[in-house]
Order: sequence, then C-alpha cells, then structure tokens
Amino acid sequence: MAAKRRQTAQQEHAADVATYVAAGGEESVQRVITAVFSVTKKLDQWYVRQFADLDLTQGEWSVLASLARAGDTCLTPSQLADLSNVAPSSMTHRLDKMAGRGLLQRRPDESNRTRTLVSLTKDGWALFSAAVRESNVVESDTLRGLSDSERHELARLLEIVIAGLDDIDA
Amino acid sequence: MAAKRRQTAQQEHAADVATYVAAGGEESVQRVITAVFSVTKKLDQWYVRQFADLDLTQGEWSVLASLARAGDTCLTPSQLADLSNVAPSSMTHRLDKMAGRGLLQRRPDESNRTRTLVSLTKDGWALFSAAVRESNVVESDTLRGLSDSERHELARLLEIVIAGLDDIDA
DNA sequence: AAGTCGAACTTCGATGACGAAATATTCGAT
DNA sequence: ATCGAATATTTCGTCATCGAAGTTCGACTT
Repeated sequence: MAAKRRQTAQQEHAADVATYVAAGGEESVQRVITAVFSVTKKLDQWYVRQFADLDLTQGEWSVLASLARAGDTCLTPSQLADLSNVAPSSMTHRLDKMAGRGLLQRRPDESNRTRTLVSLTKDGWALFSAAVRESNVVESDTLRGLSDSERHELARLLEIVIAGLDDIDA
Repeated sequence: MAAKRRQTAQQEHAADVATYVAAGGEESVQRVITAVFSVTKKLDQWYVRQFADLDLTQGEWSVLASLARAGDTCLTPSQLADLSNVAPSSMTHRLDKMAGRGLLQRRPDESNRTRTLVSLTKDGWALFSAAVRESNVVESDTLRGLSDSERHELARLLEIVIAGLDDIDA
C-alpha cells in the first residue's frame, strides 16, 4: 500500500495547501490548519478500529472521556451534549445505552430537579483507562518522528492557539 | 459566556492531560494529541455554523474538498468514501443529493464500466471557493496568537508528523 | 474461450442523530 | 401567591449512516 503511492505525504500536503490558497485562503493559515486536519483524520481512522475491540464508538468515547476529565464532578446530559458536539436529544439515547451496559449511572439532582447528574461507574472508569492505554499506542506512533524537545515545542505552540479559542465566539 | 469560566483554557488543558496520564498515557504524547483535538473540536463547531449559510454539511464539504484537491483528476465514489471516512454505501446517497443540487456530475468510466467518475461542476467549484474563503476567516482568527515564524514552525512540526503517518498502518 | 474470483457500485433493513414539540421544574415579576 | 419566561430533559418523526446482500463488470486461470 505504502509502496504504490506516487507522491510523498508532504507533497500531497503541499498540493492541498496550494488548492486552498488558490481558492482564496491565506497560505500561513492553510498550511497549519490543513496539517492539523490531516493528523486528526488519520487518528480518527485508527480510533474507530482500536475502539471496536472495546465495543466503543467514537460518540461513546466522547462521553466516557468527558466524564473522566470532569473527575469527581458529575455532568448533566446537556453538558455532555455540548462537550460531544451533538444535540441534547441524541445524548438521551446514548446515555440509555451506556447506562444499560453499566458504564455510567444517572441520578436526579436534588438541588434542581430538572437536572440529571451523570457519573462513571467503576466499569466506566476501567473502560476509560483501557481505551486511553490502547489509543496511546497509535498516538505514540504518530509522534515518533519528533524528538522530546520538538514535542514540547509543538505542544507549546498548540497551547497558545488553545488559549485564544474561547475568546473568538464573540 | 467567556466571563463565567473559572479556569483558563490552558488550565483546563493541563488538567485534561493529567487525567489521560493518570489513566496510563504518556505525557509528551497526550500533551500534543489532546491539544490537537481541542483545536479541531472548536474548528468543527465553527464549520457547522459557517457552512450552514452555504447549505453545506460537513460530509458534503468533505466531498467538495476532496474533489477540489484532486484538481482535474476525477474520483470514484469509493475513493471519495475513503477520503471522507464513510462507508461506500453512504456515499451513494450523498452524491445523489449533491448531483441533484448541480454541484457535481457522475459519468461512467469508459475504460472500466464498473467505475463511476465524479467531478465538480462550475457551481461546485464556486461553492468550494466560497466555503474556503468563509472558513479562512475563523481559521485565521484561530491562529491570531501566533507570529509568522511561529506559524511556520508549527506547520513544520506538523508536517513531520504527517510524513510518518502513512507508514504506521502496517 | 469459459469459468471463477474479485472489485465497484447500488439497494435494503436497522441503528444513530437531528430539530421541533411536549413535559417538568425553577426563577423572576407583578 | 400566581402567572409567565427560561432551563433541562425526554419523546417523536425524519433523514443520514452503516453493514450485508445483490448486481454488474473486469481480470486471471485453466
């Protein structure tokens, strides 16, 4: 498969950027954004295959990871929908399924009974941990061309970008 | 909305990385990968809103962009399905809709009649160009915290990653 | 030259996701 | 205190997506 490709990944990337620039994009922007999406697209493909072993879809992974990152704090279905970029109505059924598998539990919020609080069960945490360790394999492979200092620099630059993200919505 | 957040985006990011590391991920890996996904998640949200103006879903955008990047070369439905990370059967209906809107055309491949060749129409190219110019706005905003040399360095590092992606599938 | 295997595309049934409406609860104003 | 607006969640109808089976065609074998 890799042997039959005519151009290198860099050449393809450069050609893609040129297409976007020709259509009206700025070069310094498109070069970065296109590269970011190339990486995530490839990672997404691998996640689908890796998570299939754990009977986990990407949507379920998103819920699992959101709850894990929240730590002790419970999250509501609405918050999970926001964090997962799906409609609240879609989250209902997703949580039904995951609760049925024993990955999470829902309980009413006593202080505000319109809310429902969702938290991971022990099994949910175990699955999260297993998924992180599985995905870390391909993620580590993805970055194997970078030295430690380069990874540090890459993270630093991306974190600058992240720091500005929330202010743009206005 | 931005005013009511307790922690900065960097602090949240650091906490997320810590969660993944606690679950068994490597820090130098998780710091980069988590940051990449933070950026793409935010960009995806904006794309949905921006492309709604053009009556364009993300799936349709993927087809449009794949064909545009291919330039003069026609692509088959299977290739488009691969490039868009969807099942071939899903591409059939998607192409039906887009052909109905006059964005692309399908014609049989004379040299191999099991194949169908898909190409953009004039309207398809126009919509692609409009979408690129629209999305460049938010993409440019996203990178506004980086200097030119930092953008260059960020692109360089990401391109190193891209160069190694194709060799991992083995 | 016929037959078989494989590739490409489409149809079909079932699942997942969305938006709108319905339900239930809280908050604020009169 | 009560009425009205806002919030959170769930149902419901519709459309997109998936995997599997079906169909058509090309390539390779014998």
